Amino acid sequence: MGATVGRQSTEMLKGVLEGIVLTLLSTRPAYGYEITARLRDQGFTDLAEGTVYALLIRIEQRGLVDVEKVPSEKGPPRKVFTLNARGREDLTEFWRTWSFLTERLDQLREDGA
Amino acid sequence: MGATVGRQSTEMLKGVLEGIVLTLLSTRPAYGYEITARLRDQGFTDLAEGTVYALLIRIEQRGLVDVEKVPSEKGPPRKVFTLNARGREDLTEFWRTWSFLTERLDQLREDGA
DNA sequence: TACCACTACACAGTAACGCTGAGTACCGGA
DNA sequence: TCCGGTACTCAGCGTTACTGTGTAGTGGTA
Repeated sequence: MGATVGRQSTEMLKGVLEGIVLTLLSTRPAYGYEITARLRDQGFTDLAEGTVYALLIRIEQRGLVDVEKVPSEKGPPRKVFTLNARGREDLTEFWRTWSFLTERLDQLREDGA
Repeated sequence: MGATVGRQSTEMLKGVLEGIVLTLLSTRPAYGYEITARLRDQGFTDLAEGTVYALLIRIEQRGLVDVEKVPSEKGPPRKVFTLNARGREDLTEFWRTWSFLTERLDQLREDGA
């Protein structure tokens, strides 16, 4: 991530990245290339393209998104992903787990160190 | 985690659990069984014993902790882990990555949804 | 004495996920 | 004609948490 890529960042992204993408999709539909670009702009500079596409395939197979092929003026057709009801449930679940973790860590940060 | 174990929680723990354990060790030395018990008390009710021991072996092999065998009155000898200088560096790095993630997610939470 | 619960750790095998690296294909401009 | 930007796919790898099992020491109890 940024200049500091490190083993840690990669491991910590696991599961979180899915929540991030679902959150992005909750604002409006998007396609892979666009999502990758947006995330890189927002600080995930070293995010691999393949990682995003693989993630999108996973959430599609789990039925969290609806997919539509849309022609592009600039290249091959785009696969536009739209968050559906199942996806919104999953997203709620994500935020619940995320809140749990932040609470635990905030507390640890106070006690320890 | 808690009643809802789920795939998500498991994936989100990756990398984070190491930071949690290092933070615990930054307050005082501890041994595996104790760490597992403390984490379970603090809400990680479904945390597997094997997970913690495997993690401890990893951070020992990376040289983040010093290890000492201490006899126990209640069972086999304990392996007491103490955070060393390298471990404290790693912990700092962890908090840096964690802060980055929380900032990104806080912002997403505002914009999206 | 035999058994059981609790303490304490180790280890092999599995699933999930992000990364690497390569490939395919379409478009426009130099 | 070739190059860069757009857009997606895929095989293979490393890391991590989980599952399940095994080993072993202690104390209590029937």
